[in-house]
Amino acid sequence: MSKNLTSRSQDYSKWYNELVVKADLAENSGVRGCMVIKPYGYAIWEKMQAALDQMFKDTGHENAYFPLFIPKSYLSKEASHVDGFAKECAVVTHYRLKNDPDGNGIIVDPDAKLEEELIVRPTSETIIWDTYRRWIQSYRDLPILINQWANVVRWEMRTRLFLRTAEFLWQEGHTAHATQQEAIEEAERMMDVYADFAENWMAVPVIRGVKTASERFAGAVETYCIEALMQDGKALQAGTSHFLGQNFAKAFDVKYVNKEGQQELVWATSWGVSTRLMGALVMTHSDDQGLVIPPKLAPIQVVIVPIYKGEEQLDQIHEHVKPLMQELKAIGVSVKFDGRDTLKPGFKFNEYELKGVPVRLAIGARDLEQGTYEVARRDLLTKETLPQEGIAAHIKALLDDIQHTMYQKALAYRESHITEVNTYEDFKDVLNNHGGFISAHWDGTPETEERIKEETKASIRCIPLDGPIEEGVCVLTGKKSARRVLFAKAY
RNA sequence: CGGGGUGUAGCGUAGCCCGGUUAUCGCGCCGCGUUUGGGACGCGGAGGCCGCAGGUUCGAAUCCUGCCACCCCGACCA
Repeated sequence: MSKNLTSRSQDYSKWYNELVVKADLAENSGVRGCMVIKPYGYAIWEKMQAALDQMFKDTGHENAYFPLFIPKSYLSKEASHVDGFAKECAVVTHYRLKNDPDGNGIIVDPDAKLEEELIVRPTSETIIWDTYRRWIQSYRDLPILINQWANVVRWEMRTRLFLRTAEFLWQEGHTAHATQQEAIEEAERMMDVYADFAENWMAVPVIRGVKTASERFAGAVETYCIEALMQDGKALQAGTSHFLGQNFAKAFDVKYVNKEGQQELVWATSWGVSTRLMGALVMTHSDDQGLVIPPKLAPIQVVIVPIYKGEEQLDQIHEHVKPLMQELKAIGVSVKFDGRDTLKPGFKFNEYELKGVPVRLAIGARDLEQGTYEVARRDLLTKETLPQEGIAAHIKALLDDIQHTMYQKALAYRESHITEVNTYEDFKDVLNNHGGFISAHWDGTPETEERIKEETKASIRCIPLDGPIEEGVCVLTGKKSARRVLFAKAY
């Protein structure tokens, strides 16, 4: 590795640390800037993957896999792409180790130096476009609509658990099109897919928009994004979709012959979301009791905690709940029976609250006698005693209600944290005392954007697509502005 | 890479300034028993190169030097 593996590691806010570590989601692995995703956390990621993968397939995409290592020369072909990633690449320079002749353990064999260094992919545009060149000859070969599930490495100076780790899991879509129009439509379509996923699966409301030139992806002509708001008032970019124009086609010489027999450059998009989404999930919904996982992504949707005296009673309860468990599974509800006999019920209640399990059923001698269950919901921390009759249908409806309620709560929070301001004084006041998004006029220049960022730490998160077009004057310079943009402090 | 801080059992810590019994306490862990409707209790037990390497000293967790690691703030960023 060209950079040594020892100089920096992640940090994360105390709040985040409490929730994630206590919640058994992940822990510092000791490998700097990387994370171990524990089974419960990974189960959530798998549910996210499954849902996204289906959405990609529904929009005509298929999966493929490209190499982890990228020859250094590939990365230098697209100038702005290089600028964007050169400073954060891990580089493989050798291919062999050997015993130290001085007896000090093992060393890199100096004779095993690679002719050309290999870059551990920070993203795969270059190696994929090098491949597409060979795959594309005719307009009949287009479009190519491919997605890859992979890990990537970005040697950030500073990492943050889930939000910015050195290695992270993600998906990256890379598409090639015959026309500009088609590529732009694709980029916008995928932004909409991400927004749909965030809102309907994660229960995280997002704002769709485009990035300013300075916040744009390295090598993109236009970057579309979805921006979410965390409970601490900071914004989080939750997903991006890029219209790449013909930049990569030019750099990698990817041309096709059109119906008229002429050579043309192809048009490109790329789009991705990562394990950062898990950070968004945690930071949007969690409370002081721990995680709150939306039912659609919860690995365990319902947990049954038996309350009993003696093994006999435990068996009795276990037998009693089996038909209900069957019934729940049959209607697509995942359910777990926690029969561990070394832990008290109170301990289990707290444990599942920490893990964010949406619904908890408690059943003891009292319930057996009365034919009831105690049903508790995680999002509101309420509980009620209900008859066993029709309980499965009730739970199904309850899960839907929890999903909906979580979204509405997050939406209400976000709506109360978008503030329109018209003066720079108000801008700074709202930013520091209220947080969230600030909707303000901007004169459209990178200089103004940069100065505001330097002075306030707030950046332009996006130029929202849904907002009204309204003329005004820039909060900083007083120059003319065509529309409001959204500023915020961001992760 | 700059500025600040911290390294003592699996985790969290006391002791360090002012060197001196067997290194403190809590959680967790193991055994036995009693418990079980919101994080149980009693008794017994295991677990430590006090970050690493030198130095000072009769004696170092404690003082000195160097190194390493980690954390916070900044530059970079999904």
